[in-house]
Amino acid sequence: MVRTPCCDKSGLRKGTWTPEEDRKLMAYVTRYGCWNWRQLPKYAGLARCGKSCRLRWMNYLRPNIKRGNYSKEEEDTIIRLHDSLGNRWSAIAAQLPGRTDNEVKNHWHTTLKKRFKQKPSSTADGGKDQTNKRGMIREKEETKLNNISPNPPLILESSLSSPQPASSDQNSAISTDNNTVVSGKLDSVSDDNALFEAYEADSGSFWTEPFFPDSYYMCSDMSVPFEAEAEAEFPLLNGEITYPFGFYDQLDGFNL
DNA sequence: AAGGGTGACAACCGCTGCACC
DNA sequence: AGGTGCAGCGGTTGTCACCCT
Repeated sequence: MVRTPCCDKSGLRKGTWTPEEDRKLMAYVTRYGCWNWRQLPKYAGLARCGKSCRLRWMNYLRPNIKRGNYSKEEEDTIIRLHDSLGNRWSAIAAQLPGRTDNEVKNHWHTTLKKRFKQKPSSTADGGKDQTNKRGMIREKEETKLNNISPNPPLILESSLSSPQPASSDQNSAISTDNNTVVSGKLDSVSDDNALFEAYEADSGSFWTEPFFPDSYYMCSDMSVPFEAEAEAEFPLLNGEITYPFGFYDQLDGFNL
């Protein structure tokens, strides 16, 4: 299977993200959703590969990420789940609201593993024999089940203007995400302000409120059907995105 | 104060499964 | 059925701050 390289070796930035890059990414994803990670950096005006953008968003910029010290309960949960699931970090992280797989993995390697070694378990490599090499099939099934939320999170303007009729799970996810993007038409500055106010209101304290399910911002399901529409819908400029006056100022309040 | 060691975290890399054609 | 493009995953590496000598 031939794959296109994830990063164009020429001209794409690597390494630590700058606050400006964070602002651009956050502004774009907040406004348009993540309709296609590969294409996103181009439209967001970022000299990064899509993979890098996705990782940055998922692990750092996404709302409701819980940062800082792990509670005893969280550590116990990690240890217990690792014992049963093995290195399936995404599955473990799914049980820890606000924690990302990367964060859980790092915490395990830097802290918990040592503790774990001191009291080894017969299933220390646990779970690896319960699934295939990557455990992905089972994980997908679990994810699909977990993503069926009885209370779909509110998103951006779509939640402000015209609530969509509820539909069954998959379609619901798509229509919700579509609304996120469709509603991203450049309307007015006041709408943008409203967007952010509503955004903050909906998600409570941006960085500290409990975590919504991963489907919250996972718009990948709609990438294929929606890409063409997105292209048509938004005159997304020649590799550069601009935002209404004051939009970045709205972001400056965030502790990036 | 300097610099070496270490830990914690951010980010990259390569692989995989899935969807689509 | 097989090729392709994509998102997502886990392993690994890079970077930086802090601590100790």
